Amino acid sequence: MYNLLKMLQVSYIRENREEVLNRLSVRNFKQPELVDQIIKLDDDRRQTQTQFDSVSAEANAAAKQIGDLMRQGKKEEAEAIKAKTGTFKEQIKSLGEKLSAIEILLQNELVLLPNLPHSSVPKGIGADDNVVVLENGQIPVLIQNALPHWELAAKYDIIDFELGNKIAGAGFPVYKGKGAKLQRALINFFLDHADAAGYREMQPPIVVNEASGFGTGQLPDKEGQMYHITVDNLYLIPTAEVPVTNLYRDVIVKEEELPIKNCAYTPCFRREAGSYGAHVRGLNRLHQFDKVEIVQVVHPDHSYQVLEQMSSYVQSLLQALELPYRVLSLCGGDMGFTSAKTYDMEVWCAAQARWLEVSSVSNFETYQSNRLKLRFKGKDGKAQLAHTLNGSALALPRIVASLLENNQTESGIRIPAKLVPYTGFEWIN
RNA sequence: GGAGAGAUGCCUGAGUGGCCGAAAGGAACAGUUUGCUAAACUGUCGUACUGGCAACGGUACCGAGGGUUCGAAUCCCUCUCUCUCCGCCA
Repeated sequence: MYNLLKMLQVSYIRENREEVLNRLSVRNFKQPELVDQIIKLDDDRRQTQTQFDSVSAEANAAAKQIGDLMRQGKKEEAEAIKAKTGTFKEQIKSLGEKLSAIEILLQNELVLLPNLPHSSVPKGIGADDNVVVLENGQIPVLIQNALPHWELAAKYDIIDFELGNKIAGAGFPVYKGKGAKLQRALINFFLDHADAAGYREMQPPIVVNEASGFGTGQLPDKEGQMYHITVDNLYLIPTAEVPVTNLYRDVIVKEEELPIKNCAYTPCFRREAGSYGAHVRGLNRLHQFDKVEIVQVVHPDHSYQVLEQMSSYVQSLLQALELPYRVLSLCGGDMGFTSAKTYDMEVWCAAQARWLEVSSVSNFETYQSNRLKLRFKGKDGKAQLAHTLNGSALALPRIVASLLENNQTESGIRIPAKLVPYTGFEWIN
């Protein structure tokens, strides 16, 4: 009953009503009336809590008195007080029930509030309103009769979508030969770079329990997006963000331990219910894919600086792979529910002639840490919520798609120089 | 899968109905003192909600939820999780 899981902190909403409304409008949030409903419910909650507390205090005092009298052998006096305690019990029960009911209502409304966008986030409703922050790299000129990656994959027999269909289903490709080696090479390439950038490698479980799904915000909002193992009530992770961030659930770290920088390679599983068609062909969207994720837990004063660092870091990977990319600052309406600010990195897929998202780097400020109860304690001894950030660094399939398409030549597909030490071959042919 | 044990504060760990928000030890922090990589002593040392300008109070929390009782960490029920042994197995 007291384990209220808040999304935004109610106290913050109370004290900054106008600002909350303004910032939600940047997201084009459709239910601003929720804010006032929440404040109203919180008023009720406080009032009820106060009543509950004072009746409990009386009851506690009476119980204590009875105990004292009994010990002194004054049985009659004790019985007299005892007779009066019945009403406390009833009141405590009904006030307690009322309090729980209000808290559930409050909770239900609170989970509907998304994070507040940072002041630098552009206003907007969808992908068209995202702002291109920068573009980098050469758009390649392709050979005649250039092929999209799914045809290249078949031509060189390195990724087999049909076989995956047979043994699992659509969206579960089988990587073969140099295709499989390329996967392994990219994973190691990304992990080594993350390590060099100070991220500590973790190897977490790829299934998580309900509490973890809730901690990072996948539950209850995105329940249908995750594969659910119902017999054991576990979820296949949609990203390493879930297990790695949940490492710090219910944790109070010391201020000097910040920043915490972790990275992890995991397969990721997404049901992607309802998506089909040309845009999700080949590697463009899969049910299972590989990704290296970077996660940071930082002091609130530094989180935006860290966001920029993480963005630069991800870009450095794309540069090393010689891939043309652009960075988008997502508009309010296109940002994830839990994010305060997000950069998307997109690579150019030359044969498809389109940009594909390969990374999303976000600052969640206290939104996740509030759910996780992830706090840090400074010299003053006060615990306060830390900021969390994460980003893909990187997701493999679209990197592979882009590498195949952009680097195709008459004589095969060229592997970028910095990746060759990892693949052990320079060409796929 | 079968059998058993357990879940207490940062950690170890005591506590079987009131004097327990909780002993003790350790860790950590602050101070004193001696002092060359350290020790000794003293103090502080859970979280959340809530009242108050504050000082300082109130309430809740001993895995979760319910019950018994004037009163529950302690008794009862349900659930979850962990550990040990056996079985199976990478």
